[in-house]
Amino acid sequence: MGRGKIEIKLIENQTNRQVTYSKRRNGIFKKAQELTVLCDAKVSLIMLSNTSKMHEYISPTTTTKSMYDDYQKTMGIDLWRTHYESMKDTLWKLKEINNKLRREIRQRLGHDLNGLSYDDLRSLEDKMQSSLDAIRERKYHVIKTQTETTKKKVKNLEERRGNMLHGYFDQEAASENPQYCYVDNEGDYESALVLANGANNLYTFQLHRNSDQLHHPNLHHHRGSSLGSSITHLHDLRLA
Amino acid sequence: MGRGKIEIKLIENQTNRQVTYSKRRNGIFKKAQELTVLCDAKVSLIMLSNTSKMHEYISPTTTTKSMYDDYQKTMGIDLWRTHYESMKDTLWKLKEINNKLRREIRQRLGHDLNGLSYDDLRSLEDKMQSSLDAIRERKYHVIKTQTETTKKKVKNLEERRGNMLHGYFDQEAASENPQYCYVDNEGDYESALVLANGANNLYTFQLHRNSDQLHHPNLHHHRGSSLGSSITHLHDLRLA
DNA sequence: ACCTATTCATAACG
DNA sequence: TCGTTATGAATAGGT
Repeated sequence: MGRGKIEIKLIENQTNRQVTYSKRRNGIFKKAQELTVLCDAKVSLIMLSNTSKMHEYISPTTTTKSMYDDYQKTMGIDLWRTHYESMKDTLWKLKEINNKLRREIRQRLGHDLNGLSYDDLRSLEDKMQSSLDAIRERKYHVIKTQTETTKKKVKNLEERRGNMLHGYFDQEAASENPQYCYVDNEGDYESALVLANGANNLYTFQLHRNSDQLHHPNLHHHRGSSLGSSITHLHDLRLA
Repeated sequence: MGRGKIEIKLIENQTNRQVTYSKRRNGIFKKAQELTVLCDAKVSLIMLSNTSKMHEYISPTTTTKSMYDDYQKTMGIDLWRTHYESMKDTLWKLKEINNKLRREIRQRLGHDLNGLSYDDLRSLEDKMQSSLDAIRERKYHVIKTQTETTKKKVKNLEERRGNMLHGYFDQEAASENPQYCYVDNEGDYESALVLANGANNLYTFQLHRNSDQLHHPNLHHHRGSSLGSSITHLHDLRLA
């Protein structure tokens, strides 16, 4: 209906789509209203445009909340409650895990050891020892890296200073303080020491992820799939 | 549209009304579906006939619950939602805490140390060392206690054995093997050994769990009151 | 359910 | 966004 037939598929042109949306929206609202009056029906109609503007029609004899309450009653199991329950469940589990983690940490801190057997303690001790080793190794790695960086920086500075002095002497012609040209890398002693000290380094890391969702059984909707012919596969749902 | 124009008012004839209801209902469903496709919109449509039959259409890209949630968000009201939101909030915070605890544990395990500075590592090392000391102390305490308990048990047994032997000798009158009376705490050798050995025992335990999951401005509300002419008096409602 | 005359919704254009 | 209009879609009433 219109100056030409159109295919029922997404209208690519943004403006056109917008226009069509608002026209057809009003069309549907009008029809909803007519149905309400003609047939003494109750209609709740909520529409959300692709620009996230929301519009609703609700029959004057009812309210949106009431309609959705009825809807839930009809559905028997209600979506909200289900969702709510599963949420509560998740929350409880999370709290449990949380407590376990806390306990573990406390034990690793050396507290709350009273409940542990000798074997538990031995095992904990070993784990702690190896963790401590890992931390020490990492520490040495860090300081080694830092040291090398510093060394390079110093070397670089020395070079530049050398060049500057060189240029200076060239310019000034004088024969002065030759030791400056040879000053050193005395600044490196410290680094060298540390370097000699810490040697081995290995370390590990690890990732984790997960996700859930939920599902509902006894619900019959019209999924917008029956395009060409009919949308007549409706499920009649009676109020309890 | 039809063989004759009809007034938009309640259809008195029951049958006729029923027929019109089902025809128009399907018409609206079809239009809702078309709108969904043409304009990439989301529609939630619930209809309740005067005979209490319920029908719904929901766009395939969403769910009734989600639409109603959005609706409520837009409306800004709803107690249920408040509860729900605060719950979601708590859940999220718990997850956060959980992750922090996990990270801490991992670091204490000697993993994921890459982000830590030298000072961090030093402090971590110290903490670990003192924790380790605490664990070792506790371990020694436990083994000492155990050893003493064992010792007492053994002593007790020896005593009873001694008594028995004594009784036996008394009864049998003979003068035999006095060394049996002094046999003593040989049963403690084992414990002492373990104590001396003290450091090689290994097993691990560990916990793991995880789980993850989940605005707009204006609502345009049609009340079915503007009968005769147009349904264009929309109310724009903005969120505070 | 089906049919079809008729009214209505709306696509394209201004 | 609004109005116009040719055209196809929806449907009232009858079978």
